[in-house]
Parts: sequence; C-alpha cells; structure tokens
Amino acid sequence: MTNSVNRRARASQKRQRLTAAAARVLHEQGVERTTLADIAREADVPVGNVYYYFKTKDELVQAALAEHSAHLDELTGRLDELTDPRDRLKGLVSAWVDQRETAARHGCPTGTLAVELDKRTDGTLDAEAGAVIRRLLDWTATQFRTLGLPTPDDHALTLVSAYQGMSLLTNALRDPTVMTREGERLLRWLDSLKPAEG
Amino acid sequence: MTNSVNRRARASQKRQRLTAAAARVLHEQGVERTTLADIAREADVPVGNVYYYFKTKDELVQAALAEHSAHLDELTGRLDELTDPRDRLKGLVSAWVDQRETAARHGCPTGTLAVELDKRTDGTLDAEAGAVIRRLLDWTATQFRTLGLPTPDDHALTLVSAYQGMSLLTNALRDPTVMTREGERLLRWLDSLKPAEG
DNA sequence: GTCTATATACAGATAGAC
DNA sequence: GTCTATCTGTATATAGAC
Repeated sequence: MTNSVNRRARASQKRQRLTAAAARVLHEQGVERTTLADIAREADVPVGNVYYYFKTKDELVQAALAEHSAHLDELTGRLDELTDPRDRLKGLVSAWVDQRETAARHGCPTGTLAVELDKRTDGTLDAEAGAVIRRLLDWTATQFRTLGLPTPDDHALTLVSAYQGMSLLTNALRDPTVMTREGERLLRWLDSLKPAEG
Repeated sequence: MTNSVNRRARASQKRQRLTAAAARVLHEQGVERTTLADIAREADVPVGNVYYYFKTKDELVQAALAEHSAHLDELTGRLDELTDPRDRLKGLVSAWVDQRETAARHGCPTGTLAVELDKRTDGTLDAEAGAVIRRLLDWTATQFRTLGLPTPDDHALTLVSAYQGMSLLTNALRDPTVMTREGERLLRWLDSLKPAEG
C-alpha cells in the first residue's frame, strides 16, 4: 500500500517534471527543433521512459500548452484581486514588461508556439494555442467592459495584439527595450481611456 | 555562344524558380517542416539538382528571406511615389489589410520566419529576419519624421508592432476580420496624428 | 548542367528485459 | 514502473553517371 502510493507519487512527479521541462524547452527551442531526448534530459528522465507518460511527442506539446495556460490563469487570478479593472490591465502590461529579457531571447511562449503550430497542414494541435490566446482576449475584454468602455472586444484585441507584436519585435531585434518603450505607451493609453458618459 | 547563353538563362531561371518556391513554401509550412523535396517539387526541379544552385538548405532559406525583402522594397517603392507621408503610411496599412486571407492561413512571411529562426541556438540566420523587420521600421520612421512628429522611432515601433501583433492573432484565430478591425483603428490613429507646432 | 542513386545521420516510436 | 536496445522512417547531402 505504502509502496504503491510512493510509486504513484514518484510516477506523477516524473510526469510533472516532464511537463515542466517540455514547457521550458519547447518555448526556448521550438517544437520542431526539440527532440524527446532534449526534454527527457532536462527532466532527468531516461528517453525510453518518456513513452510511459506520453504516448506521442504531440501529447508533450499539448501538456506544455496546458502548462502555459495554467500560468496565465495564475496571473489573471492574482490580478482579479485588484478592485479597479484598469489596475488589473495595467498589472497585466507590467507583468509582460517584467518578462522582457525572456521575450528578447525566446518571445512569448504561447505566441511563438501558435506561430509554429499554425504551420501544420494537418489539423493537429493548431487550434490549441489559439484557444489560449482567446482566453486571454476574453479576460481582457471583461476588464474593459467592467470599465464601462463601449467596444471592449476591440480594445482587448488592440491590447493583446500589441503584446504579441512587441514580443515578436523584442525577440526578432533581441532588444528588451522595445518591450519597455511599448509597455510605457500602453500604460499611458490605459490611463487615458475614459468610460462613456451616462 | 548562343547555346551557352541559353543554358545560363535556363539555369538562372531555375534558380529563380527555386527561390520563388522557397519563399512561398517556407512561408506556408515553416522552415523546419519543409523538406528540400517540397521546394523542388513546387519549383518543378528534381531534388538532386537543387544542390547545384544552393549548397545547403539554409542558403534556400536565405534566398527566401531576400525575396520577401525585395517584395517589401517594391511596396515601399510604390508608396514613396505618394507625396504625403501620411498617405504612404495609410497605404502601407491598407496593403497589410489586403493580405488578410493569407495572414489568416500563414501569418506574416517575415514575422513567422523571424519567430522560427530565433529558436535556433546556433547563430545561423537568426539575425537575418530581424534585419528585414528593421528596414521596415526605418522606412516607417522616416515617414513619421517627414510628417513632423516628435518621436518618429517610437511611432514606427508602435505601427510595425501592431502589424506583427494583428498578423499573429489573425493567424492564430484563423480570423481575417481581426486584420480589418485593427487596420481600421490604425487608419483612424494615423489620421488623428498632429505634427508638433512651430 | 542535369539527374539518379545512395551514403549518412538522426528522429520518433516500440519491444521486451528487468 | 523503469530502462536499454533497436526498428523504422525520413531528411540532408554527396558521388558520380549522363
């Protein structure tokens, strides 16, 4: 009984290590350039053993996406504790800017994954990254709506789009200050927004 | 003599066909998922023959990037014939929106290429896509400067960043209307900009 | 210059011992 | 559950006939 529990605990621990390693390595190297051996090494799990936890490489990609999605939930969950929706949005922008060094080296985890998965001709996984982005859009639109703005969806699109754009440029130019400059502009923009009268 | 010229013409024609095919296929499928056989088939050139024109796959990627860069030059060249820099910028945005269906399926050619090449750990080619984006930034900044705006570089960053962001979201959500909505906002923004007094 | 056949290398995945 | 050894497929690149 105790042994069985320990084995199970160790097993899911390994699964968790593999998931975390996948999220990290796939972000850094991309899906196509990452081998199962890379992930296994990073998770300190023998290569052959990977298949006990994930039947295919795609399942590891999916697990990595779920991990990024969970990180997003954590962030928005923390921001939800702020009372003013404008502060929540500004907190989101600040969190992005804080990640500028990572963005300069590897871009946005979800965004770069979405770009890569969209290159697939088969329909495998290519919608999954889009779903994570859509959840970010939804959360953002809710904040704009709570603020009393007339077109919350358009504002959300503008903000998330700006984030993906500045991440891509920060990465392509390898220049974290891109993130700082655009981040400051976004903060000013958020401050300037006035809810409709009435 | 005539034969030699014909051979040379055919040869460079094949090279040109390979370059064009590379630009197209690499945009659609991405670098890592594209095989030399894919490009050769699209160019109607036998696989083994590719190596006569390009020593490595990376050289084909480089040629594809140069092709995209040339397309950008064509576009900015046409826009340069407009007298008002504001009209040039609005023309740029309109050109982007016109490509929305392509963007929905494959994203921005240069942007998605940049994302993929930035995943490389070796320093091969990963700066080349960034250079193309930088040239777009420079051209755009020149227009803002000619307009008499105080911080042309920041405005350029905002515009190009917005383009890359809306391309990525259009692609990830497979929704061309993202491009239309953001494009209209950018046009309104450009119209609203007033040069500093004096 | 053109093309076929093939060398080489390495990835994803599986079989099966422990 | 864990791990090694290996099968199988496929991609880049080359050798060399034509």
